[in-house]
Parts: sequence; structure tokens; C-alpha cells
Amino acid sequence: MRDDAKSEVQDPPVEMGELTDSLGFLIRIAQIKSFENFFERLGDQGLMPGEFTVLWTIGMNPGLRQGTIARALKIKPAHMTKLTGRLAKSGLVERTVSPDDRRAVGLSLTKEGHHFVETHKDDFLDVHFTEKADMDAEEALELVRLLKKFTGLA
Amino acid sequence: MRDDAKSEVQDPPVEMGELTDSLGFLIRIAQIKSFENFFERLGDQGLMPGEFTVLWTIGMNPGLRQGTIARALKIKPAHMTKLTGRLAKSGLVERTVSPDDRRAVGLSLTKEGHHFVETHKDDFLDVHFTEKADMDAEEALELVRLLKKFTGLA
DNA sequence: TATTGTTATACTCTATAACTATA
DNA sequence: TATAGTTATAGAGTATAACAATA
Repeated sequence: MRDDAKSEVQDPPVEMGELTDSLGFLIRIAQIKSFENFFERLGDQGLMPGEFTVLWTIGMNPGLRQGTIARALKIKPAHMTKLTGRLAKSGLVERTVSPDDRRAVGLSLTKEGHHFVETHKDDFLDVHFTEKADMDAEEALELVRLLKKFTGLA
Repeated sequence: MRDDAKSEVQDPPVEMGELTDSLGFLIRIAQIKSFENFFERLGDQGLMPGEFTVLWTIGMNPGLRQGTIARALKIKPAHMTKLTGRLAKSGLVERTVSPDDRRAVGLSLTKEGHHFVETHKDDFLDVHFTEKADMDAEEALELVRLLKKFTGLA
């Protein structure tokens, strides 16, 4: 993610042909770009994008169990355990065993967690991504609409 | 990437709010979807999407050095070493030390490499991704155009 | 001294299986 | 038996630093 002004290596042009019209390739490059944007805005907060996503979703659905949140966000169970572990250790998330089913772990935000989400909400949701890409508002809406359709979240 | 017909876990609805309009989140889900598509078509070929991308680009630019290709595809040097190592071991790529600069490694496809790219080209480029997502051709073109603009590849 | 590619370590995330404690 | 979550291991990919060979 380093992007030194100096790193202007003199490279010969690289022909990519139809690759630059391949959705899979474009999504990968978009992912890199999106990570760069995230770290520019929130890099000093010590959280990864995935952690923020989980935090946000817990805030919207307090008390829901870990597995339910994980499935909704397409996070694998094993990884979810580590993720919530970190968030709990940071004091942002509280895990409570359900009295109904003592196997289940309910998730909710601590007061710090709520404050954290509220404070960094706009930076996290990247509400101003258009500016970097020189896109107008209409294009941004259309990009979001088409991605939702492609992912099936539409 | 498992998606058993049985795995219809009865989950309560999970509220995600503005997250489903967040570009970063959508790109991550799109990435998962795109990987699923890739493995449906090419899973039995034993190559990862990144490896195919490298293979393709070497084919378009025979003889270019490793670092140049890596920078163009935004692959980190350390990873590129492993990647080309695997491709060379599979007999798809040939690495040759340049006589001009004996530090440089030039990459080119073997005969098998050429054949592999030619054979799986359409599956790899995912030229028919629209069908799965119920998108028409115009929407597909627009999605590609907007992603190119966002990534700066435009 | 600087650069090309390599090796090594550590971290995120995925995939998988084995395990526990419940149910 | 099955399920919820955990632990452990292996792999892909990234970040970083140190290194050898070469320039």
C-alpha cells in the first residue's frame, strides 16, 4: 500500500488486452483501491475493514448471535471467533452466553463500541469515494446499484 | 465456498442499513462472488485467479521481466516470486536470466502455457458473467466502465 | 550505493477438520 | 446425533525487512 512519490520506476508499457475488461480483475484492483482509501482515512484506528463491518452490524442488531452475524457477512466461523475475540479485547464488543442456549454467544457493542462506530461512520462507509475517482454522483449511485445486482444483494 | 443445499440455517433477518450501499463492502462481496464463479468454471484446473492473470499477462508481453509484470498487476515482489515459481514448476512458464542485466528474470510462456491460456481464455475472462446476475449486456458494460473509472484503469 | 529478485517472518482471511460443550 | 462455537493447521495474499548478486 506504500505509494512513494519516488517510486516512479521506469517501466515499459505492459499490454493487458481484454484483461482490463474482465470483471474479476477489475474487482481485485477495486479491492486494492478501496483498501487504500480505507487506510488513508482510518489507518490510525488500528482496525481492519472486516472488523469495522462486524462492529457496524452488531450495532444494528444488538444481541444477535455470532454465527448469525457471520453468515450474513459471509465470514467463516473460525475467522469470526478471532475477529470477535480481538474486538472484545479492544473493549468494543461484549460477548454474552445466552441463557436459553448456552452454546450460543450473543454480541453487542460496549459504550466505547457505540462511540467508535458513531465517530467513524462516514469515514468507514466511504461516503465520499466519488471525489477520488472523479465520478459524479449519478455514476456513483449506478456503480453501487450494479454491484448490488451482481452480488445478489439487490 | 461451500454452498450445500442443506445449509438453509434458519437465521433471523440481519439489518445492515447503509452498509449495503458502501462501496468497500460491496466490492468485498463481489470479490467472493467472482471467486465462486471462477472456481465453478476453472476449479478443476488447479490454478488460482491470480496465477491465471499472471499467465495471461506474460502471454501478452513475452520476455518482460518479473518486476515489471508484478508492478503492472499490483502483485508484491515477494509474492510474485512464489507465483512464478509455481507456474514454472507446472511447466507453464519459463524464467530466463537476461544477458544484459543478470539480476533480471524474463518471463515467457512455454508451449503448454500458450495452450493453457488459449483453451481457458473465455472461462477465465468470465465473458458471460451477466447471465448469473440477471444483468443485460448494457448493464454489464456500464459496470465494467465504472469500475475502470474507479480503479483508475480507465 | 542502488536495484532485482529472493528468503524469511508476521499478519489477514479462507478452507478444513477435529474438538468442547451443549442441545 | 446434531449444533454453536472453538482450536489448530494449511494455504493465498499482503507487508516488511534483510539478504545475495549484480549494476
